[in-house]
Amino acid sequence: MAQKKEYLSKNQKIVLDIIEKSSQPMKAYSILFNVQKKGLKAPPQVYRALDKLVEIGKIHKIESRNAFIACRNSACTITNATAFSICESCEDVKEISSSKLSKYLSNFQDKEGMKYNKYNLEFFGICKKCK
Amino acid sequence: MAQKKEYLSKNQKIVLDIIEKSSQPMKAYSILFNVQKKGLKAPPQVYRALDKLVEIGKIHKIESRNAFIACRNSACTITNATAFSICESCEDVKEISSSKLSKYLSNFQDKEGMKYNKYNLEFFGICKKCK
DNA sequence: CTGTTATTGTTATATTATAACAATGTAATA
DNA sequence: TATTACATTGTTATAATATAACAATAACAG
Ligand SMILES: [Zn+2]
Ligand SMILES: [Zn+2]
Ligand SMILES: [Zn+2]
Ligand SMILES: [Zn+2]
Repeated sequence: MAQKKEYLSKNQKIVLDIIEKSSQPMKAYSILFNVQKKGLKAPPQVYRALDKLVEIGKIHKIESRNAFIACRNSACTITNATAFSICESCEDVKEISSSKLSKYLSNFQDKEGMKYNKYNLEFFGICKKCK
Repeated sequence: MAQKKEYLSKNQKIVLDIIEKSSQPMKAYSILFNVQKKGLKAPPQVYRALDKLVEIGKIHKIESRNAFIACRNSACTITNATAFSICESCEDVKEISSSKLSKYLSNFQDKEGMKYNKYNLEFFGICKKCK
């Protein structure tokens, strides 16, 4: 389920390429700046590509930071179950791939027995380097 | 730890009051519109109040929606451990108060044994009414 | 080729959030 | 009281994030 689509469009490839080259989340307008030499001139071109890439699970949005990071979680077959650790000091972000965690959360039911088809979890703390 | 402060300032009270009267998350500019009759005219006045109210745990930000909801989780002594269920159809949002869930997540350690002092979890699905 | 759909290019604008600085209020204390 | 320190407020302007709308082009199945 990680990949719902085999081929990416030109703009989607360009945007994904930039994001994959970065080890850290990138902001939309920083992506825009970086792809201008490739001919993408306006925000909608970037945002459309971002939307699609998020949809097919190639990238994830870090909601608390309004930034986008490439998915490197090869075990991340469930694109709609994401977890990240975020350092509040250096802003380093890592995708967490714990099958135990994802099982626990995917099976979570609220008081009324409702189950969810999607979740996003963001952990915050101070990373090793910053300690 | 839910309340770090006994008294709220005038603007903080006004903003909190509006949010508490709403059963659902409110957007900052909708709050602004609603408090203009009370004399708060400009965005910074609202955003400052929001920042403080989030900090002391009176409200939470729903990151995926850029909206703010009052904390009604009386058991929510840990303001920095938040979980919500969000209906993707009607946008209904509920704060989840499950001590089991919060214990599990507060104790979660990543591969390198790192623990976190804060998390935010957002579940997505279709609520009962919308089914 | 023809109709259909996805993608792209483009301009303008909407929405969310903060910088910067002056003015005022509040409270402890010299 | 006068003095200081600090939090809060008011205000203007602007930054940062994201989408609407529509025309043009490309991709592709029938
Ligand atoms: Zn992933
Ligand atoms: Zn760090
Ligand atoms: Zn709460
Ligand atoms: Zn619903």
